[in-house]
Amino acid sequence: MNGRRLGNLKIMARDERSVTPQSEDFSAWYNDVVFRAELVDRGPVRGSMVIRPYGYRIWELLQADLDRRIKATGHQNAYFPLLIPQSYMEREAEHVEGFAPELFTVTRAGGKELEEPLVIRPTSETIIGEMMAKWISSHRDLPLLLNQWGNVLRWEMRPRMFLRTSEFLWQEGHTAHATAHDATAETMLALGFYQDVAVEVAALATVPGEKTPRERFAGAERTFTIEGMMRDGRALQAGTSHFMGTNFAAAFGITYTGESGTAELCHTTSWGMSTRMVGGVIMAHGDDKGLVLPPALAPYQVVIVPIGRGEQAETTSAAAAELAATLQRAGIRTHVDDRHQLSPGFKFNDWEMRGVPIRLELGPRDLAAGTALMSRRLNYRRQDAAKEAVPLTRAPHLLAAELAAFQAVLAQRSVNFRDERTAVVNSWLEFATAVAVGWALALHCGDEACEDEIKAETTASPRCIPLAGEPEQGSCIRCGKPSAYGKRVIFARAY
RNA sequence: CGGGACGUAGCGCAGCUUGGCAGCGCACUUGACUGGGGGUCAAGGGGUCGCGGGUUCAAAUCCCGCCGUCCCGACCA
Repeated sequence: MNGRRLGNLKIMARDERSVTPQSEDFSAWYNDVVFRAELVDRGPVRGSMVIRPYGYRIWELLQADLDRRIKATGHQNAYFPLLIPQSYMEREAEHVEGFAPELFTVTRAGGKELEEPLVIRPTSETIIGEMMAKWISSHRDLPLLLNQWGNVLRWEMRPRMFLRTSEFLWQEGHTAHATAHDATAETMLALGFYQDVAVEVAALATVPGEKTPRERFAGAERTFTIEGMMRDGRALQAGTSHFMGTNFAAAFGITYTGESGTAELCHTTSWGMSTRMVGGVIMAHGDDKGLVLPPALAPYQVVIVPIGRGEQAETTSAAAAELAATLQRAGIRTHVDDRHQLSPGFKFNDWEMRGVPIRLELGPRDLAAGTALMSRRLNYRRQDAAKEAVPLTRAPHLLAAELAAFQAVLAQRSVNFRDERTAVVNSWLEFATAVAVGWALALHCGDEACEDEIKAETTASPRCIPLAGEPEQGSCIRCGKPSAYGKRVIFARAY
Protein backbone atom coordinates (compact mmCIF):
# COMPACT_ATOMS: atom_id res chain seq x y z
CA MET A 1 0.00 0.00 0.00
CA ASN A 2 1.04 3.51 -0.64
CA GLY A 3 1.09 5.97 2.15
CA ARG A 4 2.81 9.02 3.45
CA ARG A 5 3.90 10.04 6.88
CA LEU A 6 2.59 13.13 8.55
CA GLY A 7 4.14 13.41 11.95
CA ASN A 8 3.37 10.20 13.69
CA LEU A 9 0.25 9.57 11.70
CA LYS A 10 0.38 7.33 8.70
CA ILE A 11 -2.19 8.44 6.19
CA MET A 12 -3.12 6.05 3.45
CA ALA A 13 -3.30 8.06 0.30
CA ARG A 14 -2.96 7.27 -3.32
CA ASP A 15 0.62 7.68 -4.40
CA GLU A 16 1.07 10.16 -7.20
CA ARG A 17 2.92 7.53 -9.15
CA SER A 18 -0.01 5.14 -9.29
CA VAL A 19 -3.17 5.57 -11.32
CA THR A 20 -6.62 6.57 -10.11
CA PRO A 21 -8.59 3.40 -9.26
CA GLN A 22 -11.20 2.49 -11.86
CA SER A 23 -13.91 2.27 -9.24
CA GLU A 24 -13.20 5.80 -8.08
CA ASP A 25 -13.28 7.52 -11.47
CA PHE A 26 -13.04 5.51 -14.65
CA SER A 27 -12.41 8.59 -16.79
CA ALA A 28 -9.54 9.71 -14.60
CA TRP A 29 -8.16 6.17 -14.64
CA TYR A 30 -8.24 6.15 -18.44
CA ASN A 31 -6.47 9.49 -18.68
CA ASP A 32 -3.85 8.50 -16.14
CA VAL A 33 -3.11 5.32 -18.03
CA VAL A 34 -2.82 6.70 -21.55
CA PHE A 35 -0.43 9.45 -20.46
CA ARG A 36 1.62 7.59 -17.85
CA ALA A 37 2.08 4.55 -20.06
CA GLU A 38 3.36 6.96 -22.70
CA LEU A 39 0.82 5.91 -25.30
CA VAL A 40 -0.07 9.47 -26.21
CA ASP A 41 0.45 13.10 -25.46
CA ARG A 42 -1.82 16.03 -26.10
CA GLY A 43 -1.33 17.92 -29.32
CA PRO A 44 -1.32 21.71 -29.35
CA VAL A 45 -4.72 21.85 -31.03
CA ARG A 46 -7.89 21.01 -29.15
CA GLY A 47 -8.81 17.38 -29.52
CA SER A 48 -5.59 16.43 -31.26
CA MET A 49 -3.43 13.55 -30.16
CA VAL A 50 0.24 12.76 -30.49
CA ILE A 51 0.66 9.01 -30.65
CA ARG A 52 3.93 8.15 -28.96
CA PRO A 53 6.09 5.19 -30.00
CA TYR A 54 4.69 2.78 -27.42
CA GLY A 55 1.11 3.60 -28.39
CA TYR A 56 1.86 3.65 -32.09
CA ARG A 57 3.37 0.18 -31.91
CA ILE A 58 0.07 -1.17 -30.58
CA TRP A 59 -1.69 0.42 -33.53
CA GLU A 60 0.89 -1.01 -35.95
CA LEU A 61 0.36 -4.52 -34.63
CA LEU A 62 -3.40 -4.18 -34.96
CA GLN A 63 -2.99 -2.67 -38.38
CA ALA A 64 -0.68 -5.41 -39.63
CA ASP A 65 -3.11 -8.13 -38.64
CA LEU A 66 -6.13 -6.41 -40.14
CA ASP A 67 -4.26 -5.51 -43.31
CA ARG A 68 -3.31 -9.14 -43.78
CA ARG A 69 -6.95 -10.22 -43.54
CA ILE A 70 -8.08 -7.51 -45.94
CA LYS A 71 -5.50 -8.43 -48.57
CA ALA A 72 -6.11 -12.15 -48.17
CA THR A 73 -9.66 -11.63 -49.41
CA GLY A 74 -8.69 -9.87 -52.62
CA HIS A 75 -8.79 -6.25 -51.55
CA GLN A 76 -6.08 -3.88 -52.70
CA ASN A 77 -4.69 -0.89 -50.88
CA ALA A 78 -4.78 2.51 -52.54
CA TYR A 79 -4.52 6.11 -51.42
CA PHE A 80 -6.88 8.98 -52.10
CA PRO A 81 -6.37 12.70 -51.42
CA LEU A 82 -6.96 14.34 -48.06
CA LEU A 83 -8.61 17.39 -49.63
CA ILE A 84 -12.02 17.02 -51.20
CA PRO A 85 -13.98 19.66 -53.14
CA GLN A 86 -16.83 20.80 -50.96
CA SER A 87 -19.30 20.09 -53.75
CA TYR A 88 -18.50 16.38 -53.55
CA MET A 89 -19.74 16.24 -50.01
CA GLU A 90 -23.02 17.83 -51.05
CA ARG A 91 -23.98 15.27 -53.66
CA GLU A 92 -25.42 12.71 -51.28
CA ALA A 93 -28.05 14.49 -49.20
CA GLU A 94 -27.90 12.40 -46.02
CA HIS A 95 -24.13 12.19 -46.16
CA VAL A 96 -23.62 15.94 -46.16
CA GLU A 97 -26.28 16.43 -43.52
CA GLY A 98 -24.58 13.90 -41.27
CA PHE A 99 -21.08 15.27 -41.62
CA ALA A 100 -21.61 19.01 -42.11
CA PRO A 101 -21.35 19.87 -38.40
CA GLU A 102 -17.94 18.28 -38.03
CA LEU A 103 -16.17 19.31 -41.22
CA PHE A 104 -12.89 21.17 -41.37
CA THR A 105 -13.00 23.45 -44.38
CA VAL A 106 -10.08 25.05 -46.20
CA THR A 107 -10.99 28.38 -47.74
CA ARG A 108 -7.56 29.86 -48.37
CA ALA A 109 -4.47 28.53 -50.08
CA GLY A 110 -1.40 30.16 -51.53
CA GLY A 111 -2.39 33.35 -49.75
CA LYS A 112 -5.62 33.65 -51.73
CA GLU A 113 -9.25 32.84 -51.22
CA LEU A 114 -10.14 29.61 -53.03
CA GLU A 115 -12.87 29.66 -55.66
CA GLU A 116 -14.36 26.54 -54.15
CA PRO A 117 -13.76 25.64 -50.52
CA LEU A 118 -12.09 22.30 -49.85
CA VAL A 119 -13.02 20.02 -47.04
CA ILE A 120 -10.55 17.83 -45.23
CA ARG A 121 -11.95 14.33 -45.53
CA PRO A 122 -14.06 13.17 -42.61
CA THR A 123 -14.33 9.90 -44.57
CA SER A 124 -13.69 9.18 -48.23
CA GLU A 125 -16.90 7.84 -49.76
CA THR A 126 -17.26 10.90 -51.98
CA ILE A 127 -13.80 11.12 -53.51
CA ILE A 128 -13.55 7.36 -53.88
CA GLY A 129 -17.03 7.26 -55.40
CA GLU A 130 -15.96 9.87 -57.91
CA MET A 131 -12.93 7.80 -58.91
CA MET A 132 -14.87 4.57 -58.97
CA ALA A 133 -17.24 6.15 -61.47
CA LYS A 134 -14.25 6.75 -63.76
CA TRP A 135 -12.80 3.28 -63.33
CA ILE A 136 -15.90 1.15 -63.65
CA SER A 137 -17.66 0.70 -66.94
CA SER A 138 -18.34 -3.01 -67.39
CA HIS A 139 -19.61 -5.80 -65.20
CA ARG A 140 -16.15 -7.21 -65.82
CA ASP A 141 -14.71 -4.39 -63.70
CA LEU A 142 -16.64 -5.66 -60.71
CA PRO A 143 -16.27 -6.20 -57.92
CA LEU A 144 -13.87 -3.34 -57.25
CA LEU A 145 -12.32 -4.00 -53.85
CA LEU A 146 -10.33 -1.09 -52.41
CA ASN A 147 -8.92 -0.25 -49.04
CA GLN A 148 -7.17 2.85 -47.79
CA TRP A 149 -5.04 3.42 -44.69
CA GLY A 150 -5.06 7.04 -43.71
CA ASN A 151 -6.18 9.82 -41.48
CA VAL A 152 -9.45 11.72 -41.33
CA LEU A 153 -10.51 14.84 -39.49
CA ARG A 154 -13.75 15.52 -37.71
CA TRP A 155 -14.49 18.36 -35.34
CA GLU A 156 -15.75 16.60 -32.23
CA MET A 157 -17.48 18.34 -29.39
CA ARG A 158 -15.96 16.19 -26.67
CA PRO A 159 -12.60 14.78 -27.61
CA ARG A 160 -11.09 11.90 -25.71
CA MET A 161 -7.78 10.22 -26.39
CA PHE A 162 -8.13 7.42 -28.99
CA LEU A 163 -11.93 7.32 -28.61
CA ARG A 164 -12.77 10.65 -30.15
CA THR A 165 -9.95 12.80 -31.48
CA SER A 166 -10.31 15.50 -34.08
CA GLU A 167 -7.87 13.60 -36.27
CA PHE A 168 -7.71 9.84 -36.21
CA LEU A 169 -6.06 7.05 -38.12
CA TRP A 170 -8.04 4.28 -39.68
CA GLN A 171 -8.56 1.96 -42.52
CA GLU A 172 -11.53 2.51 -44.81
CA GLY A 173 -12.60 -0.19 -47.22
CA HIS A 174 -14.65 0.87 -50.24
CA THR A 175 -16.08 -1.62 -52.65
CA ALA A 176 -18.43 -1.64 -55.62
CA HIS A 177 -20.50 -4.61 -56.73
CA ALA A 178 -22.96 -5.54 -59.42
CA THR A 179 -25.74 -6.68 -57.14
CA ALA A 180 -27.19 -5.90 -53.75
CA HIS A 181 -26.59 -9.52 -52.87
CA ASP A 182 -22.85 -9.27 -53.57
CA ALA A 183 -22.55 -5.96 -51.74
CA THR A 184 -24.38 -7.36 -48.74
CA ALA A 185 -22.05 -10.34 -48.65
CA GLU A 186 -19.10 -7.93 -48.77
CA THR A 187 -20.55 -5.89 -45.91
CA MET A 188 -20.74 -9.01 -43.79
CA LEU A 189 -17.28 -10.18 -44.85
CA ALA A 190 -15.78 -6.92 -43.62
CA LEU A 191 -17.72 -7.11 -40.38
CA GLY A 192 -16.18 -10.55 -40.00
CA PHE A 193 -12.67 -9.07 -40.25
CA TYR A 194 -13.43 -6.80 -37.36
CA GLN A 195 -15.05 -9.44 -35.24
CA ASP A 196 -12.09 -11.77 -35.81
CA VAL A 197 -9.52 -9.09 -35.07
CA ALA A 198 -11.38 -8.06 -31.94
CA VAL A 199 -11.70 -11.57 -30.58
CA GLU A 200 -8.47 -13.17 -31.76
CA VAL A 201 -6.08 -10.24 -31.53
CA ALA A 202 -7.57 -7.72 -29.11
CA ALA A 203 -9.09 -10.46 -26.91
CA LEU A 204 -12.26 -8.38 -26.87
CA ALA A 205 -15.59 -10.18 -26.77
CA THR A 206 -17.42 -7.93 -29.19
CA VAL A 207 -20.97 -8.54 -30.34
CA PRO A 208 -21.64 -8.18 -34.06
CA GLY A 209 -24.98 -6.66 -34.90
CA GLU A 210 -26.94 -4.19 -36.94
CA LYS A 211 -27.46 -0.57 -36.01
CA THR A 212 -30.96 0.78 -35.63
CA PRO A 213 -32.01 3.26 -38.35
CA ARG A 214 -31.17 6.27 -36.23
CA GLU A 215 -27.62 5.05 -35.59
CA ARG A 216 -26.94 4.35 -39.24
CA PHE A 217 -24.02 5.88 -41.12
CA ALA A 218 -25.00 9.01 -43.04
CA GLY A 219 -25.97 7.77 -46.48
CA ALA A 220 -26.07 4.04 -45.70
CA GLU A 221 -28.99 1.69 -46.13
CA ARG A 222 -27.77 -0.68 -43.46
CA THR A 223 -25.01 -0.26 -40.90
CA PHE A 224 -23.40 -3.08 -38.98
CA THR A 225 -21.16 -2.81 -35.97
CA ILE A 226 -19.18 -4.75 -33.45
CA GLU A 227 -19.82 -3.55 -29.91
CA GLY A 228 -17.42 -4.22 -27.08
CA MET A 229 -17.99 -3.89 -23.35
CA MET A 230 -15.54 -1.77 -21.42
CA ARG A 231 -14.67 -2.45 -17.77
CA ASP A 232 -17.10 0.21 -16.62
CA GLY A 233 -19.90 -1.61 -18.42
CA ARG A 234 -20.25 0.89 -21.22
CA ALA A 235 -20.32 -0.05 -24.88
CA LEU A 236 -17.79 0.93 -27.51
CA GLN A 237 -18.32 0.64 -31.25
CA ALA A 238 -15.08 -0.99 -32.30
CA GLY A 239 -15.63 -1.38 -36.02
CA THR A 240 -18.36 -0.69 -38.53
CA SER A 241 -19.46 -1.89 -41.95
CA HIS A 242 -22.01 -0.22 -44.22
CA PHE A 243 -24.19 -1.37 -47.08
CA MET A 244 -24.84 1.73 -49.17
CA GLY A 245 -27.23 0.22 -51.67
CA THR A 246 -27.10 2.46 -54.76
CA ASN A 247 -27.15 5.74 -52.83
CA PHE A 248 -23.56 6.72 -53.54
CA ALA A 249 -23.58 5.10 -56.96
CA ALA A 250 -26.49 7.33 -57.92
CA ALA A 251 -24.84 10.42 -56.47
CA PHE A 252 -21.50 9.82 -58.21
CA GLY A 253 -22.58 8.01 -61.34
CA ILE A 254 -20.98 4.69 -60.49
CA THR A 255 -22.54 2.61 -63.23
CA TYR A 256 -21.65 -0.42 -65.26
CA THR A 257 -22.93 -2.01 -68.42
CA GLY A 258 -24.36 -5.40 -67.62
CA GLU A 259 -24.19 -8.53 -69.71
CA SER A 260 -27.46 -7.60 -71.32
CA GLY A 261 -26.03 -4.27 -72.40
CA THR A 262 -28.05 -2.04 -70.11
CA ALA A 263 -26.54 0.55 -67.74
CA GLU A 264 -26.89 -0.39 -64.09
CA LEU A 265 -26.05 1.32 -60.82
CA CYS A 266 -23.41 -0.32 -58.69
CA HIS A 267 -24.03 -1.32 -55.11
CA THR A 268 -21.32 -0.07 -52.80
CA THR A 269 -20.02 -0.72 -49.30
CA SER A 270 -17.67 0.96 -46.90
CA TRP A 271 -16.18 -0.22 -43.64
CA GLY A 272 -13.69 1.04 -41.10
CA MET A 273 -11.71 0.32 -37.99
CA SER A 274 -9.77 3.11 -36.33
CA THR A 275 -7.29 4.02 -33.62
CA ARG A 276 -10.37 4.00 -31.38
CA MET A 277 -9.79 0.26 -31.12
CA VAL A 278 -6.64 0.99 -29.11
CA GLY A 279 -8.81 2.84 -26.61
CA GLY A 280 -11.09 -0.17 -26.55
CA VAL A 281 -8.23 -2.47 -25.69
CA ILE A 282 -7.18 -0.17 -22.87
CA MET A 283 -10.67 0.10 -21.37
CA ALA A 284 -11.57 -3.54 -21.87
CA HIS A 285 -8.55 -5.07 -20.16
CA GLY A 286 -6.89 -2.48 -17.94
CA ASP A 287 -6.95 -2.59 -14.16
CA ASP A 288 -5.87 -0.48 -11.22
CA LYS A 289 -2.20 -1.20 -11.89
CA GLY A 290 -2.56 0.21 -15.41
CA LEU A 291 -2.68 -1.33 -18.85
CA VAL A 292 -3.13 -5.01 -19.53
CA LEU A 293 -2.17 -5.74 -23.11
CA PRO A 294 -3.11 -8.88 -24.99
CA PRO A 295 0.15 -10.51 -26.11
CA ALA A 296 -0.87 -10.16 -29.75
CA LEU A 297 -0.85 -6.38 -29.39
CA ALA A 298 1.88 -5.90 -26.80
CA PRO A 299 4.86 -3.93 -28.13
CA TYR A 300 6.91 -5.97 -25.69
CA GLN A 301 5.52 -9.37 -24.82
CA VAL A 302 8.36 -10.08 -22.43
CA VAL A 303 10.48 -7.59 -20.55
CA ILE A 304 13.65 -8.74 -18.85
CA VAL A 305 14.88 -6.84 -15.82
CA PRO A 306 18.50 -7.64 -15.04
CA ILE A 307 19.31 -7.35 -11.36
CA GLY A 308 22.62 -6.53 -9.77
CA ARG A 309 25.25 -3.87 -9.47
CA GLY A 310 28.77 -3.45 -10.68
CA GLU A 311 30.30 -6.64 -12.01
CA GLN A 312 27.11 -8.51 -11.26
CA ALA A 313 25.20 -6.04 -13.40
CA GLU A 314 27.54 -6.65 -16.30
CA THR A 315 27.00 -10.36 -15.99
CA THR A 316 23.24 -10.25 -15.67
CA SER A 317 22.88 -7.61 -18.38
CA ALA A 318 24.90 -9.72 -20.77
CA ALA A 319 22.84 -12.78 -19.87
CA ALA A 320 19.64 -10.77 -20.33
CA ALA A 321 20.75 -9.62 -23.77
CA GLU A 322 21.55 -13.17 -24.72
CA LEU A 323 18.20 -14.44 -23.47
CA ALA A 324 16.41 -11.62 -25.30
CA ALA A 325 18.14 -12.55 -28.55
CA THR A 326 17.09 -16.16 -28.11
CA LEU A 327 13.49 -15.18 -27.45
CA GLN A 328 13.46 -12.76 -30.39
CA ARG A 329 14.59 -15.59 -32.66
CA ALA A 330 11.64 -17.59 -31.36
CA GLY A 331 9.36 -14.75 -32.47
CA ILE A 332 8.76 -13.29 -29.02
CA ARG A 333 8.91 -9.50 -28.79
CA THR A 334 11.39 -9.03 -25.97
CA HIS A 335 12.89 -5.98 -24.32
CA VAL A 336 15.72 -5.69 -21.82
CA ASP A 337 15.25 -2.87 -19.33
CA ASP A 338 18.82 -1.73 -18.91
CA ARG A 339 18.08 1.64 -17.33
CA HIS A 340 20.75 1.36 -14.67
CA GLN A 341 19.69 4.49 -12.81
CA LEU A 342 16.33 2.96 -11.89
CA SER A 343 15.71 0.42 -9.16
CA PRO A 344 14.25 -3.00 -9.98
CA GLY A 345 11.11 -2.19 -7.98
CA PHE A 346 10.50 0.90 -10.03
CA LYS A 347 10.86 -1.05 -13.24
CA PHE A 348 8.44 -3.74 -12.07
CA ASN A 349 5.77 -1.14 -11.43
CA ASP A 350 6.57 0.69 -14.62
CA TRP A 351 6.15 -2.32 -16.87
CA GLU A 352 3.05 -3.43 -15.05
CA MET A 353 1.54 -0.02 -15.72
CA ARG A 354 2.52 -0.37 -19.34
CA GLY A 355 0.75 -3.68 -19.59
CA VAL A 356 3.60 -6.03 -20.46
CA PRO A 357 2.20 -9.58 -20.22
CA ILE A 358 5.29 -11.29 -18.86
CA ARG A 359 8.26 -10.01 -16.92
CA LEU A 360 11.44 -11.90 -16.28
CA GLU A 361 13.81 -11.05 -13.47
CA LEU A 362 17.35 -12.13 -14.07
CA GLY A 363 19.64 -11.79 -11.07
CA PRO A 364 22.79 -13.49 -9.83
CA ARG A 365 20.80 -16.13 -7.91
CA ASP A 366 18.76 -16.99 -11.02
CA LEU A 367 21.80 -17.16 -13.23
CA ALA A 368 23.49 -19.52 -10.80
CA ALA A 369 20.40 -21.73 -10.96
CA GLY A 370 20.11 -21.45 -14.75
CA THR A 371 16.64 -19.91 -14.49
CA ALA A 372 14.78 -16.62 -14.78
CA LEU A 373 12.00 -15.53 -12.46
CA MET A 374 8.73 -15.07 -14.33
CA SER A 375 5.80 -12.86 -13.30
CA ARG A 376 2.55 -12.64 -15.22
CA ARG A 377 0.73 -9.32 -15.56
CA LEU A 378 -2.43 -11.20 -14.58
CA ASN A 379 -1.92 -13.89 -12.01
CA TYR A 380 -4.48 -16.30 -13.42
CA ARG A 381 -2.85 -19.41 -12.05
CA ARG A 382 -3.92 -18.97 -8.50
CA GLN A 383 -2.37 -22.20 -7.32
CA ASP A 384 1.09 -21.05 -8.38
CA ALA A 385 3.31 -18.59 -6.62
CA ALA A 386 3.26 -15.08 -8.03
CA LYS A 387 6.72 -15.65 -9.43
CA GLU A 388 7.86 -18.80 -11.08
CA ALA A 389 11.34 -19.99 -12.05
CA VAL A 390 11.75 -20.73 -15.74
CA PRO A 391 14.70 -22.80 -16.93
CA LEU A 392 16.68 -20.71 -19.42
CA THR A 393 17.21 -23.63 -21.75
CA ARG A 394 13.48 -24.10 -22.21
CA ALA A 395 12.54 -20.43 -22.04
CA PRO A 396 11.50 -19.90 -25.70
CA HIS A 397 9.14 -22.83 -25.65
CA LEU A 398 7.71 -22.13 -22.20
CA LEU A 399 7.23 -18.44 -22.78
CA ALA A 400 5.56 -18.94 -26.14
CA ALA A 401 3.11 -21.26 -24.43
CA GLU A 402 2.66 -18.82 -21.58
CA LEU A 403 1.87 -15.98 -23.99
CA ALA A 404 -0.69 -18.10 -25.79
CA ALA A 405 -2.27 -18.96 -22.46
CA PHE A 406 -2.30 -15.31 -21.46
CA GLN A 407 -4.05 -14.35 -24.68
CA ALA A 408 -6.65 -17.07 -24.16
CA VAL A 409 -7.26 -16.15 -20.54
CA LEU A 410 -7.77 -12.53 -21.46
CA ALA A 411 -10.20 -13.42 -24.23
CA GLN A 412 -12.17 -15.69 -21.94
CA ARG A 413 -12.22 -13.10 -19.20
CA SER A 414 -13.68 -10.63 -21.67
CA VAL A 415 -16.45 -13.08 -22.61
CA ASN A 416 -17.24 -13.76 -18.96
CA PHE A 417 -17.28 -10.11 -18.04
CA ARG A 418 -19.61 -9.27 -20.91
CA ASP A 419 -21.97 -12.11 -20.10
CA GLU A 420 -22.05 -11.33 -16.39
CA ARG A 421 -22.99 -7.76 -17.10
CA THR A 422 -25.53 -8.43 -19.83
CA ALA A 423 -29.08 -8.96 -18.67
CA VAL A 424 -32.13 -10.11 -20.61
CA VAL A 425 -34.74 -7.71 -19.28
CA ASN A 426 -38.53 -7.69 -19.42
CA SER A 427 -39.42 -4.78 -17.19
CA TRP A 428 -38.44 -1.15 -17.01
CA LEU A 429 -36.96 -1.58 -13.56
CA GLU A 430 -34.76 -4.44 -14.76
CA PHE A 431 -33.78 -2.35 -17.75
CA ALA A 432 -32.70 0.64 -15.69
CA THR A 433 -30.78 -1.60 -13.30
CA ALA A 434 -29.02 -3.39 -16.14
CA VAL A 435 -27.86 -0.33 -18.07
CA ALA A 436 -26.53 1.25 -14.89
CA VAL A 437 -23.78 -1.38 -14.77
CA GLY A 438 -23.76 -3.03 -18.20
CA TRP A 439 -25.93 -4.02 -21.11
CA ALA A 440 -29.63 -4.76 -21.38
CA LEU A 441 -31.13 -7.07 -24.00
CA ALA A 442 -34.61 -5.70 -24.48
CA LEU A 443 -37.48 -5.57 -26.92
CA HIS A 444 -38.09 -2.12 -28.32
CA CYS A 445 -40.75 -0.46 -30.46
CA GLY A 446 -38.21 1.27 -32.68
CA ASP A 447 -39.75 4.72 -32.23
CA GLU A 448 -37.20 7.50 -32.07
CA ALA A 449 -39.24 9.41 -29.53
CA CYS A 450 -39.21 6.35 -27.31
CA GLU A 451 -35.42 6.02 -27.73
CA ASP A 452 -35.09 9.65 -26.71
CA GLU A 453 -37.09 9.08 -23.55
CA ILE A 454 -34.97 6.10 -22.64
CA LYS A 455 -31.82 8.07 -23.24
CA ALA A 456 -33.06 11.02 -21.23
CA GLU A 457 -33.81 8.84 -18.25
CA THR A 458 -30.91 6.38 -18.31
CA THR A 459 -28.36 7.81 -20.80
CA ALA A 460 -28.53 4.41 -22.51
CA SER A 461 -29.15 4.04 -26.24
CA PRO A 462 -29.63 1.14 -28.65
CA ARG A 463 -26.18 -0.17 -29.53
CA CYS A 464 -27.09 -2.93 -31.94
CA ILE A 465 -29.44 -5.73 -32.84
CA PRO A 466 -27.19 -8.77 -32.36
CA LEU A 467 -26.91 -10.95 -35.46
CA ALA A 468 -27.00 -14.03 -33.27
CA GLY A 469 -30.21 -13.00 -31.52
CA GLU A 470 -33.17 -15.39 -31.62
CA PRO A 471 -36.36 -14.17 -33.31
CA GLU A 472 -38.67 -12.74 -30.70
CA GLN A 473 -41.74 -10.52 -30.58
CA GLY A 474 -43.41 -8.78 -27.69
CA SER A 475 -44.00 -5.36 -26.28
CA CYS A 476 -41.59 -2.46 -25.96
CA ILE A 477 -39.66 -2.33 -22.69
CA ARG A 478 -40.51 1.33 -22.35
CA CYS A 479 -43.84 2.15 -23.93
CA GLY A 480 -45.46 -1.26 -24.30
CA LYS A 481 -46.15 -0.90 -28.01
CA PRO A 482 -45.40 -3.88 -30.27
CA SER A 483 -41.67 -4.53 -30.62
CA ALA A 484 -39.76 -3.88 -33.83
CA TYR A 485 -36.77 -5.58 -35.46
CA GLY A 486 -38.05 -9.06 -34.64
CA LYS A 487 -35.28 -9.48 -32.06
CA ARG A 488 -33.98 -8.10 -28.82
CA VAL A 489 -31.80 -5.00 -28.97
CA ILE A 490 -28.71 -4.29 -26.88
CA PHE A 491 -29.12 -1.06 -24.95
CA ALA A 492 -26.18 0.45 -23.13
CA ARG A 493 -24.47 3.62 -22.17
CA ALA A 494 -21.92 4.22 -24.89
CA TYR A 495 -18.65 5.95 -25.62
C1' C B 1 -24.11 25.07 -27.42
C1' G B 2 -25.62 24.45 -21.89
C1' G B 3 -23.37 23.40 -16.66
C1' G B 4 -18.72 23.32 -13.63
C1' A B 5 -13.49 23.96 -12.69
C1' C B 6 -8.74 25.63 -13.84
C1' G B 7 -4.47 28.48 -16.25
C1' U B 8 2.29 29.96 -11.58
C1' A B 9 9.30 25.47 -13.74
C1' G B 10 8.70 19.33 -17.83
C1' C B 11 4.42 17.26 -14.46
C1' G B 12 1.32 18.04 -9.96
C1' C B 13 0.33 22.13 -6.95
C1' A B 14 0.82 26.21 -2.86
C1' G B 15 1.03 31.46 -2.78
C1' C B 16 -4.02 35.51 -4.27
C1' U B 17 -8.55 36.51 0.90
C1' U B 18 -5.15 41.13 3.54
C1' G B 19 -0.38 43.91 -3.05
C1' G B 20 6.08 44.07 -0.90
C1' C B 21 12.75 39.03 -2.90
C1' A B 22 8.28 33.47 -7.02
C1' G B 23 7.96 28.79 -3.69
C1' C B 24 7.00 23.23 -2.58
C1' G B 25 6.86 17.94 -4.21
C1' C B 26 8.11 14.89 -8.26
C1' A B 27 11.11 14.90 -12.56
C1' C B 28 16.05 16.67 -14.49
C1' U B 29 21.92 17.44 -13.93
C1' U B 30 26.58 16.02 -11.11
C1' G B 31 28.86 12.91 -7.37
C1' A B 32 28.95 9.09 -3.73
C1' C B 33 26.68 5.05 -1.69
C1' U B 34 22.69 1.65 -3.13
C1' G B 35 20.01 -2.22 -6.05
C1' G B 36 15.28 -9.41 -5.89
C1' G B 37 8.68 -4.55 -5.37
C1' G B 38 8.29 2.59 -6.63
C1' G B 39 16.36 3.79 -2.88
C1' U B 40 19.61 7.44 0.40
C1' C B 41 22.59 11.69 1.03
C1' A B 42 24.89 16.05 -0.90
C1' A B 43 25.42 19.86 -4.46
C1' G B 44 22.99 22.17 -8.74
C1' G B 45 20.00 23.97 -13.19
C1' G B 46 15.35 25.48 -14.75
C1' G B 47 9.96 31.00 -14.61
C1' U B 48 6.91 36.02 -20.31
C1' C B 49 2.96 33.66 -12.88
C1' G B 50 -2.17 32.23 -20.13
C1' C B 51 -2.57 37.16 -23.09
C1' G B 52 -3.82 42.52 -23.26
C1' G B 53 -5.05 46.76 -20.68
C1' G B 54 -6.03 49.46 -16.00
C1' U B 55 -5.23 50.92 -10.57
C1' U B 56 -0.68 51.56 -7.54
C1' C B 57 5.61 53.85 -5.30
C1' A B 58 4.98 48.53 -6.09
C1' A B 59 0.64 43.42 -9.18
C1' A B 60 1.12 36.15 -9.56
C1' U B 61 -2.12 38.80 -5.94
C1' C B 62 -6.91 44.10 -6.98
C1' C B 63 -10.23 45.78 -11.52
C1' C B 64 -11.80 45.22 -16.89
C1' G B 65 -11.45 42.51 -21.36
C1' C B 66 -9.77 38.42 -24.19
C1' C B 67 -7.74 33.54 -25.08
C1' G B 68 -7.06 28.56 -23.86
C1' U B 69 -7.57 23.85 -21.44
C1' C B 70 -9.97 20.10 -18.66
C1' C B 71 -14.42 17.71 -16.58
C1' C B 72 -20.11 16.70 -16.92
C1' G B 73 -24.39 16.62 -20.91
C1' A B 74 -26.27 16.90 -26.53
C1' C B 75 -22.85 14.94 -31.49
C1' C B 76 -19.61 10.90 -32.99
C1' A B 77 -14.96 5.71 -35.71
